[in-house]
Amino acid sequence: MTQDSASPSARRTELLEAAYRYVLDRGLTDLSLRPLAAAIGSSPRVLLFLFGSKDGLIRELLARARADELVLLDRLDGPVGLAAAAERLWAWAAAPEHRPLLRLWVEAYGRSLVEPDGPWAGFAKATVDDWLGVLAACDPGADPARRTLVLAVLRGAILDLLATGDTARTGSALRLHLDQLR
Amino acid sequence: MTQDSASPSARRTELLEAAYRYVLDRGLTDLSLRPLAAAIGSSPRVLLFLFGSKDGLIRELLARARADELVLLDRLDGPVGLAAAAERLWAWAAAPEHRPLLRLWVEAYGRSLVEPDGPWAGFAKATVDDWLGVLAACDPGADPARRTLVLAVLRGAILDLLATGDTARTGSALRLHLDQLR
DNA sequence: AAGGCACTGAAACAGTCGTTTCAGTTCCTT
DNA sequence: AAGGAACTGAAACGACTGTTTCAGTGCCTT
Repeated sequence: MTQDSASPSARRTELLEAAYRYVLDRGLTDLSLRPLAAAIGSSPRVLLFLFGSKDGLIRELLARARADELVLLDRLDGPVGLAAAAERLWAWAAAPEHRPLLRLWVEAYGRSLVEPDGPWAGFAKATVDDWLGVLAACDPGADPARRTLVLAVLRGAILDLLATGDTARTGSALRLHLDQLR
Repeated sequence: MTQDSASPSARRTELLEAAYRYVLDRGLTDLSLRPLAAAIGSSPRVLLFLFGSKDGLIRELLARARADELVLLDRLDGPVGLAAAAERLWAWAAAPEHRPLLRLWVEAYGRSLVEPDGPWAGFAKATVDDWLGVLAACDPGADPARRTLVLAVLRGAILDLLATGDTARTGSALRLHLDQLR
C-alpha cells in the first residue's frame, strides 16, 4: 500500500526535490500537505502514498537538508588545519544563496530541542556531530575544546548573520577569531 | 470588548505567567488555546478576551521571555570588560535551570527568521541588539568586531550545550576563548 | 437601587488538518 | 492476454483550529 525509504523511485525523488525547494523558503513549521501538493504539482494522496505519512516526509526533508550540508563538509576532508577549515566553512555559510538552507537549519535545530519526539528527533545533536567530526578530520590531534570553540564561533556568527544580514560585521568578527587561531 | 496591553489587570498577568511557564517546557510552535487553557485553569474564551487573539498572546509571551533575559543583562551593566562579562553570561547560560528559557529562545529565533510576519517579527534581530548593547556597555570603546565575536561564541556554545548537554566540553571551549580575550 | 466594568461558560462557526476509502489509471512482466 | 505493480483523483472521515455569539456572573461606583 505505502512505500518506505528503501526504494527511491524516480517520481519519489522528484517530488522530494520539489518539496525540498518549497520548504527552503516557506519553512517546515507550517508545512501542510494540501498547499505543498498544489505547489509542486501533486496531491496529498500521492505524498502520503510515497512517504507513508507527513512525519515520514518531514524526516526525508530533514535528511535531504543534511545531505546538502554534508556535500559541503566532504569537500574539505583533508587535514588542512583548523583555521583554513573555518575560513572555508564561513565562505560557504556567508554566501547569500545558502541563506535559505541555513534558515531551515536553525528552524529544525530549535524544533528538535523543544520537541524531542517526532521526525525532528536528534536533528540538533546529529548536526553538531557532523560538524565536529569534519573539524576533527581537518585537524586531527587538536584539542576538542579548540574544535568546539571554532564550531561555536561559526554557528554564532551564522545566527547573527541570519538575523541582521550584516555580512561586514559578522565577517570581521570571524576574521578576528581566525587571527587568534594561528 | 477586548483589552490591549496597556492595562495589565491582575488576572491578565497571572494567566500570562501561567502560560509562560506552560510554554517553557512545551514550546511555542504547537501551542493551542484549548490545551493551554485547560492546563492553566482558564478557557479559550478568556484568553482571547484578555489578549485579543492568539497572536497577541504569543507576542506577550515572547516579550515575557525577553524580559527574563533582560533581567540578567541588566545585572552587569558596569564597564567590567568584555572577558568578565562573557564569563558571567556563560555562568548564567550554562545553569541547568535556564535551559527551558534558552530552548524557547532558539525556537523563537528560528521561527522569526523563517516567518518574518506575525508575532515573531523582529524577535531575532531584537535579541541580537539586546546582547550587543549590553556587551557595548560592559566594554565601551571596544572594537564592534570583538563584541560580535564574543556574542557569537556565547550563542554557538549555547546551541551546542542545548543539543548535547555536554557542559564540560562547551565550558572548556568558552574558557579557551576567554583566555584568548585577555 | 442602578449602571457599568471585568471576567467567564457553553456552544457554535467556518475552516484546516492528516489520513483513509474506493476507484481507477498506466505500464511492465510473464 | 493476464496479472501485478506503481501511481493517481475525488471524496469523505473525524479531529482539531482560532474565533464569535449569546448569555450570563460577580463587584465596584455613583
